[in-house]
Amino acid sequence: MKEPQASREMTRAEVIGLLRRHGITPTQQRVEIGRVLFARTQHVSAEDVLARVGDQGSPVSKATVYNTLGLFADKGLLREVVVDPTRRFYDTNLEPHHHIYYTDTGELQDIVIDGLRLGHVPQLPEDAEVEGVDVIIRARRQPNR
Amino acid sequence: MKEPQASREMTRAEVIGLLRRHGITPTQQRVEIGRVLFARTQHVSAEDVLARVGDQGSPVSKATVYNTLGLFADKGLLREVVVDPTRRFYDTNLEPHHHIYYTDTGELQDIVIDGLRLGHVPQLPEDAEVEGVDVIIRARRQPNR
DNA sequence: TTGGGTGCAAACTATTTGCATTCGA
DNA sequence: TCGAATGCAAATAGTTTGCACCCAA
Repeated sequence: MKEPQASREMTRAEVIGLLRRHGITPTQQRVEIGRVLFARTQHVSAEDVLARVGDQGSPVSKATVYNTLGLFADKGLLREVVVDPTRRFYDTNLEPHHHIYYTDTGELQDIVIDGLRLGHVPQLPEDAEVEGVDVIIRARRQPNR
Repeated sequence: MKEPQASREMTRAEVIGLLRRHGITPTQQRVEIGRVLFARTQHVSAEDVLARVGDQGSPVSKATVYNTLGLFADKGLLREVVVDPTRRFYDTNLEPHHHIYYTDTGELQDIVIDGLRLGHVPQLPEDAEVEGVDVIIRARRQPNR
């Protein structure tokens, strides 16, 4: 289930294969969005994607960008990161990892925390199923405010 | 700096004292909102607060609820919890703790994780200042979907 | 009294939805 | 061909803002 996190732009054919393997019909717009997304490991908002697909290649509507990001996240091609109540971020890095969020700059960084250990979690009901654990370190670059 | 987390409704006078100690001018509406909030440990959205101050006591406008929640959070009377991209939650529990978020029910629960240890975090720049660490366990009550 | 606080409505932002059109298989 | 996907605009939800009035100190 591990997908290549290419550091170069993927070809259209590669994106199409990637989408197919995840049960997603590869349409023009989705492939276009996929090329922008999977060119490298990154964190994007819908706004980012919208701006970049407008630049290079054919334009994609706002609604389609939103729908596509949601679809990709559902199908496991993206991980949604909830750090900012005002907008959604999506992470193309699917490896287990956590995040540093710089509250002053809005910058989001991946980190791997070696020593993270979740000890006993007694309050979890037996029938509950854990979907994931998010760890977010909130920091600021400038001291004070 | 530790404040009493009363399990009973605070009197108006107690709320006024609490606000004053945090440098907040105690106005009628703020005291009203404070009584709703600090009656017990809880997680609330602006909508929750709006509904409850409408029920008991004098009505408070939507704008004032939003402004007041933001102010209380700034002044350290509430902790903002970012778990849901669609709305902000505020936690009256100021003790260090983490959260379980049930994605299917929208329920938010406090937990204390004994064994949580953040190991080496090499990627943090030296000049960066950590504001806090959020740990959110995403779970669902119903198996599967 | 007087500057901060409030109420109301309007503005705003991010996201979602409805529906006619277009496109992939 | 035919149902799924798209584009557009309008709708929605949560939150913020502008401004005249009001009240806590």
